[in-house]
Amino acid sequence: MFKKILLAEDFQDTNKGIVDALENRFQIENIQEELYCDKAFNRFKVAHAQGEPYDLLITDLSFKESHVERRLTSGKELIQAVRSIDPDIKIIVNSMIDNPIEINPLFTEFKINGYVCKGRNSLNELIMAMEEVRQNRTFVSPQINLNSANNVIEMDKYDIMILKDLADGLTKKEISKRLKKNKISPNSESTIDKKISRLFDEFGAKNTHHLIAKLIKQGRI
Amino acid sequence: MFKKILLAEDFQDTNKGIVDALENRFQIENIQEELYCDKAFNRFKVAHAQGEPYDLLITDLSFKESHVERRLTSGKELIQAVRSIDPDIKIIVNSMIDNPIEINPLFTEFKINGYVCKGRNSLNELIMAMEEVRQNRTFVSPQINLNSANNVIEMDKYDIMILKDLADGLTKKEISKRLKKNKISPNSESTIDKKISRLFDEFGAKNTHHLIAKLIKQGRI
DNA sequence: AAATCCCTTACGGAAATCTGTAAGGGATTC
DNA sequence: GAATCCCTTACAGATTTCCGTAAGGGATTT
Repeated sequence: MFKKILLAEDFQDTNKGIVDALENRFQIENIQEELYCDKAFNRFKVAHAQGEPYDLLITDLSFKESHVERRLTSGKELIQAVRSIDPDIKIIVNSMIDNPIEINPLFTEFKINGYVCKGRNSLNELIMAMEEVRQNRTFVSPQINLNSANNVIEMDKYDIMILKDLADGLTKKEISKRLKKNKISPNSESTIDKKISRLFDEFGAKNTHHLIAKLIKQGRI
Repeated sequence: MFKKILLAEDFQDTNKGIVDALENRFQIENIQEELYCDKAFNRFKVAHAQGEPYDLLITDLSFKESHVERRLTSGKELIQAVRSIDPDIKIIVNSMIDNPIEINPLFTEFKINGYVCKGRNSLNELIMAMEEVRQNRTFVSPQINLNSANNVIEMDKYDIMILKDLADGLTKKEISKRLKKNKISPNSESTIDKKISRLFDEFGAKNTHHLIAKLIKQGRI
């Protein structure tokens, strides 16, 4: 089993629960817990530089803000930073997010090895994940259906930019002006109109209020 | 210290962290953990009926859905059910919510005794909360400023109902019709117009898109 | 080269939003 | 009782949204 584990999780109770479980279950020699991404990354760097690298990172995705100034503010950033230094370290994400759209890129872009969704069985799942990952397999909590991410309507950055502007209270005329000023094309009011209308159909929205409300609730804009 | 504690928390890792901490810190004789509100409530009822009631309930607010059919689906409902049977049991809420607007009513309406906000120090805070509550005082995590809830713009149920309708894509005309059908007054298109316009000013919103976006992001609708 | 497809843009009309004015009614104040 | 305040409602005009039609241009297909 893994010998040297780094745990990044900002909730004290969750953190303790995981540490206790792993120590009881696996008799891990060396498990280091951190409440901040930055501190976790520092530990990782030092260990790597000293030739005694961690062989597993377990990390949450969202970390609370705090009075401490932070450079890395999310698990995603931590993973990216860690991966840029060590392409081989195994990474398991332990988070409450259950949206395949957000989880999928973690595997494809950041090459994580396992995803455990916090819930009523997540400690057991974390242990399963560790066993799978140890044998160079991936693990995803069974309640997550990554395939459903394929059914999802695609929106490109342009669409999202316009929707954010709308949510910020700009009219289509104002958005058109802004795009022209910033030399972003296409930028006619008519095209913006069409883009939004297409999204109405795709998301089953009755009007702009409805569309914006849906997308914000889904965490897409 | 408390002798008989009931813990309702659906995340396995958090649950375990709390149980371990309390057992180490206080040598509680009897701490019962549950992952579901319904199961927690059943335990509570049985204990109460047998004349051996719990003297502290620690509960989360949000519980994940599951395949198991659930009657109580949130910590709020659990608290309400418990309070209706036992007005004396001490209740400490342990949740990640940090919005005073949502926390305040728990004290005023449901007479909870303590509120711990999940975070980097929340196990320690939970222990402090237990000591305070034990002495019939209340406890709130220091980072929560309940006073700031007073500065907040008030919206009554009527306002929120209309805003939710708008977010669901209804036009003002449709909302007016619906109110008339349900014999809710006032219900003229004009009054609805005025209500929304007032909220534009209060929330600094440029138009309805903007207002809805702001309020959903704030978790108010 | 012609046909086709897709994207951008313009335009127009119906509906909805936004804003201001004004009238009526109930409650409170003087 | 008169004056005042606040809430509800009606109405009207300017702006914006929504949706359909249509023209032009670039890329691909036939």
